[in-house]
Amino acid sequence: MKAIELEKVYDPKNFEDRIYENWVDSGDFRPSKAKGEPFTIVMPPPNVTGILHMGHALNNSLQDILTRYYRMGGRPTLWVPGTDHAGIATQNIVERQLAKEGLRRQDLGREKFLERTWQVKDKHHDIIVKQLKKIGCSCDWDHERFTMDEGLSKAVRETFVTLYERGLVYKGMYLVNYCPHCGTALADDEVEHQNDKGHLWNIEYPLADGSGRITVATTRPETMFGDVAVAVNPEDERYKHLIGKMLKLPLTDREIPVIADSFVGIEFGTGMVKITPAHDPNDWECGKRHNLTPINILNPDGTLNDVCPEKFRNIPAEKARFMVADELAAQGYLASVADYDHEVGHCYRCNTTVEPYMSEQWFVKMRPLADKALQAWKDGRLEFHPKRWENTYSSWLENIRDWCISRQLWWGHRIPVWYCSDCSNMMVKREDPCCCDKCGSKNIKQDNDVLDTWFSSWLWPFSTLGWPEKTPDLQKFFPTSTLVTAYDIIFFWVSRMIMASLEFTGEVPFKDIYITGLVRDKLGRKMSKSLGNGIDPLEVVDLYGADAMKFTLCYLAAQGQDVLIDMDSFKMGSKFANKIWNATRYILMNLEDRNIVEIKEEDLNDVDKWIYHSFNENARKVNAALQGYRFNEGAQAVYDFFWNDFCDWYIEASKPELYSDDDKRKDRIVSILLDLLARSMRLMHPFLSFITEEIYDKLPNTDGKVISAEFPVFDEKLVHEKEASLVESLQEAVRGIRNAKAQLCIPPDRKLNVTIRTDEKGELSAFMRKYASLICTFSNSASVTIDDDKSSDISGAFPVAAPGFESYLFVREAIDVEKEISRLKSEIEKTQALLDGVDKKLNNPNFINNAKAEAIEKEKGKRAEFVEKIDKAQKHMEALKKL
RNA sequence: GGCCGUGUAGCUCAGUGGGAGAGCCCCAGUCUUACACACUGGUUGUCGUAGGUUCAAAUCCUACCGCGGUCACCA
Repeated sequence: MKAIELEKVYDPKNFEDRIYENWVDSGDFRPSKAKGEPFTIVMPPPNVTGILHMGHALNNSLQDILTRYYRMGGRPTLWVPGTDHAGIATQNIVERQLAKEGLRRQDLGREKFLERTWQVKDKHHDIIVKQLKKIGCSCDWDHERFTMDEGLSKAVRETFVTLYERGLVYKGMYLVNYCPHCGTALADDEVEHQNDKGHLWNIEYPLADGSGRITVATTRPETMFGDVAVAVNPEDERYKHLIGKMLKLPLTDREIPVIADSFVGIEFGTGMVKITPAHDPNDWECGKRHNLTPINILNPDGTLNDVCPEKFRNIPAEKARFMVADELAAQGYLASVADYDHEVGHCYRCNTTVEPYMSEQWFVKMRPLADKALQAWKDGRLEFHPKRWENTYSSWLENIRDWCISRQLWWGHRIPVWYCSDCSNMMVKREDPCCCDKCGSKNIKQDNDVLDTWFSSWLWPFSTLGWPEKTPDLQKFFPTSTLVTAYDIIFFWVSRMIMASLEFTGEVPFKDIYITGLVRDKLGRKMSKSLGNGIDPLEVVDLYGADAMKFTLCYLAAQGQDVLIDMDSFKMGSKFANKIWNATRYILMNLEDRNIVEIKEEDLNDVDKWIYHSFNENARKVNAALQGYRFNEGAQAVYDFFWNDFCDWYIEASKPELYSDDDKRKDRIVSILLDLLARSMRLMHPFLSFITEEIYDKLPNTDGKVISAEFPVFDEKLVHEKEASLVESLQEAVRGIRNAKAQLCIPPDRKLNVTIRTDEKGELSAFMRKYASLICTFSNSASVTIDDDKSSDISGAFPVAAPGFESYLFVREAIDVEKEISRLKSEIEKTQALLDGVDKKLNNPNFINNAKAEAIEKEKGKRAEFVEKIDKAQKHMEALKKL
C-alpha cells in the first residue's frame, strides 16, 4: 500500500462545493428504497425574498444532523426543502423598486405587476437555494416546493372552499388591524406591540343643555370625529345623573349621548371614555352592545377622510392628532395634556403604526379547529421538545380568536370567490367559473383580495407531498416525523399546521416538535439589521467552512437555550475540523508499504480495547443524544472522543508500534488506526459532513460514501470495562509524573528515572510492568521501573501518590523544598476537608440507615482514598524535610 | 399584570439529589518525526440571596432580587 497525501493545510474550500455537487448528482439526498419507517422532515420554508440569517443556519443545521443521522440509520429519509411567497414582504420589495422608477403598482395593473413579481421571486429564489446548498443541507431538491406552485395553490383553494362549505370560513364587516403603509389588513398575531411615548389629553365636551362640561381622557384626539358616545361606569356615583344626557361634540355640529357601560374603569383617567367604535377594539365591542353606528374617519392610506372637518382632511392621523389638539386648545376645550407611555401596535413587516380599521374581510372560524388541535396534544399525539412550549401552545389555542385571512395585496393566492355584477350572487369555487351559476351572466368578477401567506404555509407538511391528491409520497412520508423550528412562530405556523392537518387529513402533521433557541449576539441581543449585529452564515462558511459552522452551532445548541455567538465562536468548530484533518493526514502518511490485516479480538491489547471501549461508549451517547434532541451532548461526545481519547492518547500510544521494525506490528497498528478513523468518520458525519466525506473517500479501508454508510451503534462486543480502567490508571501515572516535574520546575526535556510502586502485586502491577515503556514515553522519563514487592531503593526519591500505586521520581537537583512542602500542606488541608465531609456522613446514623447501599459504599471508598492520599502526602512531606 | 425561562470560573455555557466541569481567555514552558487552528502543566467559583425538604441540595420546594422572553392590556 502507498502512503496517501492530504493537503498540508485543512482548507474546506478545496472540497465542500465539490462534495455537495457529488451528493446531489448521485442522488444521495433522495429517500432510499429501503424498507422500514421513513423519517421525514419538512423544512420551515424561508421567505423567498429574504436572506438566510443565523437563525436559518441553526435551524437547518439541526435538521441536517437529524436527517443524516436517520439516513445512516437505514431509514428512507426525506427532507423537503422549499420557500414561501411572503406576500407582504415580497410585494413591498417590488413596490419599492417601482417607486424608484416613479411608479405605483396601479400604474402597471395587476397582471403586469405580478409578472414583474415572479421575476423578482425567481431571482431571489436562486440566491436562497444557493445559500442552503452552501451550508450543506442534505435536503431532496427533487422535492423542492414553493407555496405558489400549481399543486400548492390547488391545495389552498381546496382548503378555502372546503372550510367555506363547512361553515368555517366567513366574510364580514369587522374592525381589523390595518397597516396603512402596506395597505392591507393583518391578522392579530402580525401586530407587534411596542411601548411608545405618547400623550394623554383631557378634553372637555359641553353638555347639550348648557349645564356644564364633562372631561374625557384620550391618547388620540383626532378620533373624536368618529365619536358616537361617551361612556361611564354604571356604578360610578359621580356620573350617574349624566347617563342619557346629550353632549356637544367640539369642532363638529354633532351631538352624542352619555351611555353606561361596565367596561369603563372608574379609577382610570376621569372615568369617562369617548366611544369610537370604528377605531378602537374596546369601543367596537361597546358600540355593538349599545347598537351604535360606527363612524369611520380614515382613508385606506391612514389619512383623515371627508367625515372630518375640512382642514384635517387627507392629513395622516398622527399629524392630525396634534392639529386637532391645538384646535381644541384654541377653542378652549383642552383641559390638560400629560406625557403618557403606552403599548401601540405596529406592523410586523414594516413597523408602521397599525390602525384598528373597519372593513369587510374574510375570516376563519378557529374554535372548532383549535379544539381538535388541543385534543391531539392532550391525547399525547404531539410532543414538544423542550416540553415547556406545550404551555405556549395550549394557552394560545385556548384563547384563540378568529383569523383574518384576506389581504389587500396582489401577490398571493387570490381568494376563489366570484361576484355576479348582475344578480349579486356570490360563488365560492374550486375551479374558475365562466359565468354566474345563478343567472348565467358572464359579467362576473373575482374577489380582489389575496389570502394571508400563512394560509398556504399551514398546509406545508401535506401540500408539499401532493395533497389533495393521494400521491405515493403522501402515503409514504406523511405524517412527517419531526418539525424543527424557532419558538417565535409557534402561533403563526406550528399550531396552524396542526389544525389544518387534523382538519383535512385527520392526522397530526408531525409527532415531535423541536423548538430551537434564538441566535443572539454575545450581549444577548437578537440579531437584526437595524442593530447591525447580524452574522452572515455565508461569511462564516467563507471564513471557517460549513462544517465548522454546523458543528459550532450544534455544540452550543443546548435544549431550550438561546445561542449566543460572535464570529470568533466558530473558531471552535474550525479548530476541531483542523484537528480531524491533521490526525488523518498523519495516519495516511504512514501507510507506505503497509498491508491492511484483519484484526480479531485476540489481537487487541489492553490499550486497543480501551479505545474501542471508549468509542463504543461515545457512540451510545451520540445515539441517545440525537434520538432525544440533545444536539450539544452529541457534539460534545464526538469532540471528546476524537480529540481527547483518540488523538491525545491513542495515536500517541500507537507511535512506538508504528515506528518499530516489525512489519507485522506495523500492519496491525495501521489497520486498527484506519478502522478507528473510518468508524469516527461515520460517527461524526452528521456533525461535520464535508470533511468526513472527504476523508472517508480517501481511506483505503472503506467502500462507498460515508453519507450512506451505517451509523455506529452501541456494540456489546466492544465493552472492555477492565481494560478501560487499567488504562485510566496508566493515564493517572503519566499525569502524576508530568505534574510533579512541572511543579518542581524541572524542564520537560530533563528525563528522570522513575519507580512505580504498586500497593499490591496483581493485575495492576502486571499491567504497569507491561506498559512501563509507554508510561516512560508519555511522561518523557529516562526509565520507568515497576516495583510491586517494595524491594527497590527509593531513598531520596520524590513521591507522587495515586490510587493503588505511588510513583517515585529520582530528582538529584536541588528542588524548592519550601515551596513543595507548602503545596503538600495545602493539598492535605483540602483533602482533610473532603475527608471531614465524608466522615460526617458516615458517622451520621441517619445516613447509614437511609442512604442507598451503593451510596454508602461509594462514601466508604472515598474515605479510604482520602485517608490514603493524606497519609502519602504526609510521608512525602517528611521525605522532603530530610532531603 | 398573567405565564415561561434564566442567574455556575474573567467570557460563552454544560451539569439536575451523593467527591464543582468544558471551550475560550490568562500565566509558565515546548516548533517532542500529523496538527503552534498544536502539545504539556497551572490559576480562577459564597453554583443570584434567604429560608425550607432531605442522612445528603448547584440540583427539589417557597419567597425575594436581577436579567430575558411572551401574551394581555384601560381610553
